[in-house]
Amino acid sequence: MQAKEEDIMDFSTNLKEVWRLLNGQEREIIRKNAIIQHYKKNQQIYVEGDEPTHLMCLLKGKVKIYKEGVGGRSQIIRVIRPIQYFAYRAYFARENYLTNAAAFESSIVCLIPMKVVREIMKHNYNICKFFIKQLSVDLGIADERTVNLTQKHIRGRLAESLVFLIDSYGLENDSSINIYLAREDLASLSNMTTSNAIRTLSIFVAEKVIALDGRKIKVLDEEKLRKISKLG
Amino acid sequence: MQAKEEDIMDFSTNLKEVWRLLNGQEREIIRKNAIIQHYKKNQQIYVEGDEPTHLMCLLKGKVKIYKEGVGGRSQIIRVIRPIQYFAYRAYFARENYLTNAAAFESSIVCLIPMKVVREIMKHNYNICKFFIKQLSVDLGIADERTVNLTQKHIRGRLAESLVFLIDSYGLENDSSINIYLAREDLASLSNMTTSNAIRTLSIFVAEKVIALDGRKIKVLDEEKLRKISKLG
DNA sequence: TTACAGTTATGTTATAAAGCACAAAAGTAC
DNA sequence: GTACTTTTGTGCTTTATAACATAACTGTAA
Repeated sequence: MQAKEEDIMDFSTNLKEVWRLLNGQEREIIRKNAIIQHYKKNQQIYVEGDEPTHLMCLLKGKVKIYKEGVGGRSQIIRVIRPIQYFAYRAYFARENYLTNAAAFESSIVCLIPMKVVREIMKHNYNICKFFIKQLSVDLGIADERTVNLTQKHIRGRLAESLVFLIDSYGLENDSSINIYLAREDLASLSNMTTSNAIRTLSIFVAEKVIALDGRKIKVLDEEKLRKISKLG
Repeated sequence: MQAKEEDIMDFSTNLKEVWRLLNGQEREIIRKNAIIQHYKKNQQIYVEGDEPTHLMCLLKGKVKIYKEGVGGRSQIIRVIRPIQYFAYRAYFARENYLTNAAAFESSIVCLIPMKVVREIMKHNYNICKFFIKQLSVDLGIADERTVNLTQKHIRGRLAESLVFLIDSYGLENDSSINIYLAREDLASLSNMTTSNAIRTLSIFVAEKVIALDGRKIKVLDEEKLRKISKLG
């Protein structure tokens, strides 16, 4: 379906960062070509091997980018929050997708044809700069992550994932993390088995770093959590 | 020192990929501002925390990009071969360097002030496209690497590193890998201890996958090596 | 309600890889 | 040449974490 007017309005007001880099004509082109898609909880958005055709912007919800490793064990590479752009790396690298994307929860995504984006980039240096900055930041995070996931022990890796979730999705008023993940997802974010994620969470509870209520994780001692993440 | 004429000539003939994207005026600006630096074996090129000021292009030699992890254990993130550009990520991300760079062997690097590069990028879409492509490819490699280093076992990781070195630096006529690394570097490329790198190399010798002569690694069965890398 | 699938929790065992010790070999300085 | 440092190689021990087994809990559908 073509984008509804209110969705686009929402899009254009929230997406100031990119939107203000565009002139009237460019905005009009995007308005005409943008598509809004709804995804249900756990629904796939794209799959490894797919050909990338659209730039995606998460308007609402939460999305995971992940890879299937050897032996079916999956690894969450990064998470997307509103309003973030994603799904452009493969197109720019002239590759098919190397990752999968799926919705953690019911989500709304705005799709813009990559061809349209490319045409605008040709004449708009600021949009190029935007993607260069994003890619550069993401590459830095990926390098950091490689070292952390390989060199830190379980405690450090889980603590880091929790800090990462706090930084990505924030804390509610009661200081619980604003996302409800299955233990399995927490494990594949931290590069460990589900059992060990559960076990280590219990240890953190015993140490009064966090408190658990089902999938709700309440952060009791953020400083200590960050310390474990850094040193452990 | 300013770039010597023959270095620049060498630079301009070899670097066709980027050079042909520039017009006469742009080339002149780069010629005026480029600097040639020589680095000895094991010499640092930049250090984590440094402010990035120059785009670097490796003209001759071999360079490693690495990170110091927890407990001083270092991790090689990627390797650079002539003619490849590097050291631009941090500048584009508006960060200081998150990694270190050092010469594996005696190397020559061309440095171009980032401010100059940025000015050219403003009016030259093709140069933007070049960096976007590079960053996108590197980000894909980094994601792939994260999963491989965390999920594969020692044999698979070492085999992968050897394949990676073959693909990066090629094989000589006698099918030995065209780079001489200390076992320690091989280990930090494969995310394992030096002992385990040595041990696993011995096993590969026993299995007639490779033959060793000091630091020279002769590939006897490349197909099997790639198989171990993929499955192990 | 009951039945059932999926998730969470926890204890036990197995194993891959790190850590350590030490010897041999190679490279480097004097 | 000899002395000394660094790198390589190998065996043994320890440890972190995966794998496995099983139970409790949770949500959902009939």
